[in-house]
Amino acid sequence: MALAAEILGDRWTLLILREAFYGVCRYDDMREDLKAPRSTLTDRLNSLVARGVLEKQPYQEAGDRVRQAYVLTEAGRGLALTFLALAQWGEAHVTGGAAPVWVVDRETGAPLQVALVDADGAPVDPARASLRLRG
Amino acid sequence: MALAAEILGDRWTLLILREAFYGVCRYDDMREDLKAPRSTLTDRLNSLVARGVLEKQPYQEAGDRVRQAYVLTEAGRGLALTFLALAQWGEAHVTGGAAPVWVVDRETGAPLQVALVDADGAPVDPARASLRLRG
DNA sequence: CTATCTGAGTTCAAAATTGAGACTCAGATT
DNA sequence: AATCTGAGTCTCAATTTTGAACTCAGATAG
Repeated sequence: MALAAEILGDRWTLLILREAFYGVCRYDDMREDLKAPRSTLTDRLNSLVARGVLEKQPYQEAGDRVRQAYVLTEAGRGLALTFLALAQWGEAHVTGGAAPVWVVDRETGAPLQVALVDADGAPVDPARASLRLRG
Repeated sequence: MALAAEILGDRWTLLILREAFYGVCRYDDMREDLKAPRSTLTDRLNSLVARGVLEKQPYQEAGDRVRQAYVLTEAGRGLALTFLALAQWGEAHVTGGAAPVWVVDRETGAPLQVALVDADGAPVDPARASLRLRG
């Protein structure tokens, strides 16, 4: 988990990834949403690309030159569960927060939850979980 | 999620919480494990206490004076899912990492997984999840 | 009673990182 | 030819982080 911590353990990186999950993928849109300094934003985007969490994808808008979009890679999309768990936690435990938010199925609107389950899909109390070395 | 990001979006804070989940709760033990500078460690521990994620608990060892232990609060323990999801991600996507690790039931040893489920406990693809404002 | 040890800090200067804003650059538009 | 725009780079002041040294209080040793 040490390397994972290096990736998530940074304010701007975390916020950039949240933007990415919301579908924002252009430099200037992120900069405006986050009010991040340009140099920091550039730096974090590059790190995320270097670590394979985001990738640059060329795109072209009508009558404009080609530009790069930053989109989540397969690995990056894998962080969805972590973010959802974090959102769920913020919702439940961070008092007096901003907009309360809910995890739902984007198509049916049904409420969803991040949970710990065993091999049969039965829910397990997170307090029972333990990290075990493999092998 | 903005405030949650403020809490997790810091290298040392993240590592301190991981220690706490492993059961490490003494200043000097954390300092040694993490090789964190004293002033930074003190600062982060205080923030975590101020935000109600950790709390100080006095403890006394035989023939020694009373000292403070830093233990997870109820809210802090709520972050377990987030950390497990992150560990699971690191395991799956961070290549060439250190010790590969597995989430298991601490009593039965059965493998566990962090998953997104609907109200009936049926698994749902995280890509279907969306954050919706409540109300 | 004085000296010493230990965990848990505080203080301080040097080094690294961040932030705000100005500047650059390439292609599209007027 | 002049202007606009997205996506940066550059610069430098302000903030944060580091690491090392110092402090403090109570326990223990001599």
